Amino acid sequence: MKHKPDPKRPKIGLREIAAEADVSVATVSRVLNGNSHVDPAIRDVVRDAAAKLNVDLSQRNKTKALAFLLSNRAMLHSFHSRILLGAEAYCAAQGWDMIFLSFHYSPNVPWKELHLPKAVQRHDVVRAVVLAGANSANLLELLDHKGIAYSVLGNNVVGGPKNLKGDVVFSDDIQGGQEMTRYLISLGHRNIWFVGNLRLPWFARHFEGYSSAMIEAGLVPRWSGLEFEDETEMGYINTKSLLAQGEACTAVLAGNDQTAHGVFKGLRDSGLKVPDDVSVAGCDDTASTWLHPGLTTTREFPEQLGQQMVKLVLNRIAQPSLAPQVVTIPTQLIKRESCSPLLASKELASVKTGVR
Amino acid sequence: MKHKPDPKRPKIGLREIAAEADVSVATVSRVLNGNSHVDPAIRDVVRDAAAKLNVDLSQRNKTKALAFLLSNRAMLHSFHSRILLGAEAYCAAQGWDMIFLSFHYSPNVPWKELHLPKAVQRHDVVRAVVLAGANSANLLELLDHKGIAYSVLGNNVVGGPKNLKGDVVFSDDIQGGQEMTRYLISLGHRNIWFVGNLRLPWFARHFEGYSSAMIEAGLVPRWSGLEFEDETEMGYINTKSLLAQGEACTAVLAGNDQTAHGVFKGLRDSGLKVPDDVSVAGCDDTASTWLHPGLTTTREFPEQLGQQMVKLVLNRIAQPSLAPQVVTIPTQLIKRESCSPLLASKELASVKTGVR
DNA sequence: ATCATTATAGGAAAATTTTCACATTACGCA
DNA sequence: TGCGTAATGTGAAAATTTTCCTATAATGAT
Repeated sequence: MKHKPDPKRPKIGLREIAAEADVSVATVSRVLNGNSHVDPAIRDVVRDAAAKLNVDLSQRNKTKALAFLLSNRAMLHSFHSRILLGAEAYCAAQGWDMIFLSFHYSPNVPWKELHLPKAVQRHDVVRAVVLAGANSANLLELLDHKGIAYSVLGNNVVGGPKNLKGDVVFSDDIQGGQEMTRYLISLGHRNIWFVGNLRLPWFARHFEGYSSAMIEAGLVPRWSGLEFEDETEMGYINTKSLLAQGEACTAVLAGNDQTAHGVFKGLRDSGLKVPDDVSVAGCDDTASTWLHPGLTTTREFPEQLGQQMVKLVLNRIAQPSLAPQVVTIPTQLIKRESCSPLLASKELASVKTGVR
Repeated sequence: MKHKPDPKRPKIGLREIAAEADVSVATVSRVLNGNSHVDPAIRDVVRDAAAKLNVDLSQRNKTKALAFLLSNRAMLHSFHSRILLGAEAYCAAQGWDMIFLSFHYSPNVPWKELHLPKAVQRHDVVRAVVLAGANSANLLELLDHKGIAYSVLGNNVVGGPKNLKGDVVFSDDIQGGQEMTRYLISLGHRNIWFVGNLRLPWFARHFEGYSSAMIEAGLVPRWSGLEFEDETEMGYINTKSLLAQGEACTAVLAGNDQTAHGVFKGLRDSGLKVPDDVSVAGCDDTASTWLHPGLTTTREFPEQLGQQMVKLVLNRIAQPSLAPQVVTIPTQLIKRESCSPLLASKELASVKTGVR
């Protein structure tokens, strides 16, 4: 029995594309699903043939799943879990599934030697990748070379995301650090220290904002950045070290809330009160619930970041030739009790008690 | 050209099964992938035919993905994100993928009216479900009826998981609550209050342990359980209410760490010190990093819970006829600074300052 | 350089999945 | 009750994916 003979479309299938490209149907099928073992040249021939026949290859592939790759994290802490939820919610709304993968790799291995999780390699399982956690250039290069669509959280790319073919979403923590620093200055503080490991991109960005605001006010940016695995510990040790060296310091800008928690501990251990003796500000608003006194911090919007990453990557699936997209999500200054105006008397007190 | 004619296996394919069951290959394919639209009777005929031919249908299905369903949670907090990571790690080690889904439903809707996420319904996408978050009987019944394999975190099933066909993993918080209560009693406390909303199963279980330990010591279990959405707030309000009513209280057992945090706040607000005036204990060890002083609590092992849930559900996929499996993971008492021995003088102080 | 060995690519055929059309049953509604 | 309409279920055929196998290229040893 015949099918609809030709109402409008001549019913183009793999057979027709194969004929146009002069290969077998099997090969067209392989190209469609990115099933490896296809010569790039042939792949392009097939794609051109499909284009000539006016077939949208991406529409034919029915797998509707993205991978959410949490890179190099033993813990899924609050910030990233909120990114995950934001991403999942948007995916679900668009009818896509999301495969969650935790993935560990070294930033130093050249990209050719990296070994992707198998689900990501299979174009018939996962159509694109959303990268959270801490990433580095080698993985991005690998994805570029393999032609796998992705979007990445720019803040967490070691060395910053440069020359990518993929899409990037930023949280504007440079702006956030700048705004926060201006705020501290407006409270009268002059001896403002930054605490954070500048080798980590998210600290480095925040520091950049801090730095520019300090310079703009004619002040000298200063930071303490002894490196520790645990960020709370890092905040703690750097605070103690800073106090031990007798540095003048009336305010601390911590690279994130977890670090600020360490700063709290360090100050408390040294008999200093927040904010009476030292003002403390954080960044990312993940610890606000827990800390006492309430932490003045820069709120970020992780759910939005997750949603945007998915949005961009779905765009790209629809239009693979799109130029790299970059989106920056603003941040918001949240004032709580951990920062207070610097009074002359207070500065004196601080110097007297905290510093030798 | 012929294939291997018959080295050992007569090369059984869908064609053979179809002949045996006297249906079309298409139907066998549909049964294999649970592609809905197959009459249950025919489905069973096909399965029997396959069994007769000694074919393991579950082996033929190549989709290797589980769904991780986070039920009724707006946030993915620490405890559940650790379950997720534990589950993912074990999945990955076994070569399975995990689809992350957030899902909201009412516990009151009868199961027939619940609407599952579409990925879960498609047997060709997801082979089984791991249930975290807060669940209720209706969803479990629905899965039972649909014949979808699942494992669930028993602690978080409203009303307790009863008469299930699926598998259950428990964290032994009853034991934990009991052990903790005995510890507080051993410190000399007699007026020990439980704070938690007993309608929530995880609080109820913990309370059960508390209760049995109190009774065994000849003491009266007492609790404060005003209900609030936010658990920190719940801890706070109940503490204030308890103090306002002038109850004698030298130790508080909070239903979880987040609640304990609220208790800390409530006590601090009332000018009471932990542990000098009141000892506080938590449960689940999720807030230990944040609180000051360090919270004595019951450590649970969420990564293990996640791993076990996956393990059980993979077992079941391999052997669908297995009797319901139940696993209980023990807990561990962690002593920190928030609990101290009751001294006669201290009890006096507590009564004096805290209670009108 | 020559030959063996291995890895990759791609076609043909087999296996499986999906589509399409039709049969059957369920469901309102006059 | 009977009729139209919708929903479900199925086989046959079409479409697609996968397997199996050969041809060719790449690598390495002598």
